[in-house]
Amino acid sequence: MKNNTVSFQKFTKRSQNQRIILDAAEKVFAEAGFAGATTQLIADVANLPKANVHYYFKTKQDIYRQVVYNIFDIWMEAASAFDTELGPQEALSRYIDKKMDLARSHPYGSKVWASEIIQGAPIIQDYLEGQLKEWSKDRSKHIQRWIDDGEMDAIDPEHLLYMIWSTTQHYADFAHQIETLNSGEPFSDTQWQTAKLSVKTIILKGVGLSPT
Amino acid sequence: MKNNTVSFQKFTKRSQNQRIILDAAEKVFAEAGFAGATTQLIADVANLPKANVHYYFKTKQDIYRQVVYNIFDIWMEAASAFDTELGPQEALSRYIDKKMDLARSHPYGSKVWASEIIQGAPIIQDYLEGQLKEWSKDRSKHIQRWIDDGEMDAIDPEHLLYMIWSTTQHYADFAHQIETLNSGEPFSDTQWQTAKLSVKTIILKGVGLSPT
DNA sequence: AACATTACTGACCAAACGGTCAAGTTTTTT
DNA sequence: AAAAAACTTGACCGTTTGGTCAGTAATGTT
Repeated sequence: MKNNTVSFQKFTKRSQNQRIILDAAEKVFAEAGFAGATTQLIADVANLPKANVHYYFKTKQDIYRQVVYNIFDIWMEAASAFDTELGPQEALSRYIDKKMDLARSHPYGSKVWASEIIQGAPIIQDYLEGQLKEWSKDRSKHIQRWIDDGEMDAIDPEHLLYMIWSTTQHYADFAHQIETLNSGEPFSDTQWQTAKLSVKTIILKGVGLSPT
Repeated sequence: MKNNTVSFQKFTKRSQNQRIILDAAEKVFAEAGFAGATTQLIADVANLPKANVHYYFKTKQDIYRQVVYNIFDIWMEAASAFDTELGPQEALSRYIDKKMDLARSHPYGSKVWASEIIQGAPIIQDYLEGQLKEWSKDRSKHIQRWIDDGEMDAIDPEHLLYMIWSTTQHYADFAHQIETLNSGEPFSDTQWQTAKLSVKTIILKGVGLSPT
């Protein structure tokens, strides 16, 4: 039962196969939606028989839940880049950077999240009401303090957050549309840099801060 | 065959029922995605027997296609609010206003569109490559001219457009998330006004224009 | 009134779906 | 080396799905 070759449990057969399945599922859920994602297709992408997928995950919903939880956790970790002690300019700048990086590195997760919210968050409503609400209320308070201290323009903090979320995630969720308008080509490194800079410039200047 | 009571063909039984079905379908597609939307559910929402739905639309895909086309047409009509002859400040301001209004009045359509793009635009790829590309290239050129004339900051025009699209549509697509953060309540009239103003203020000031 | 067209619908069907299971293989523990 | 635990999988099943169709009702035309 125990693994003799390595000392950590991270690389058990179980966790390895679960990761393979979750990675495959993330892609399939993103490209087909929850209902359109068949367990057979997830199995095919994972290169496993369907019955094997069900050996590790009882139901399709269980897989889905795990996929959504994962992307949310990644986002919440990135949210710590919004370090309010750095002051508005650095805090916002770093947060936007981080979110843009995630839009590029985790496009599937972002899409699954978007679809989940669009459909009314049937699975992760508790996360929205808990962690997300707490985090955003806290950051809003800090932004309001900056405003009160005259460090930035008087902008409704929540709308500023929405703008950062929508703009950055747009580059993941609407990547196909952007690609089509970009002659069918995905963004190059320099195009991603331009995107990051454009977003940061407009938002920072837009709230009365000087872009880096 | 011909209708004797009214002179226009707009209000034939056929077109009336098609509209009822399309309205129901828009809602169902938005809330369940293409695969999750069953023809039975569309029929239930439309208050018609399923077979009757199939009398007016041959396949589910036909209904879906029509729904997506409709929202795209509405958006393209709104895009004419981006009247480049008005100058950057008025043109952008009016366009953002219009898009925010549509986010409020057509939330289902926006969601269907978002899901379609997320899943790679299998149905409306031709629209993206045709009308949308043409429109955005044209407006980008005008924005670039404003920049060259020193009327606004040097911002990559396409990223400015993406920012407007993402921010405004976010209020439709992520309405559930926003509602959850707003104590479970949908936006009031004044909250919508604040949203509009915040978006316009940040974007206009962000590109070096003076908000209205 | 006779006819033609359009509108409507319950009953039905083949295909695809999520999920199960028994029978096997491999790996770990003793 | 034997027993136990974990892993693998083809075959199977009840349910749901998009779509059809034959028969009927309503409406418009002559």
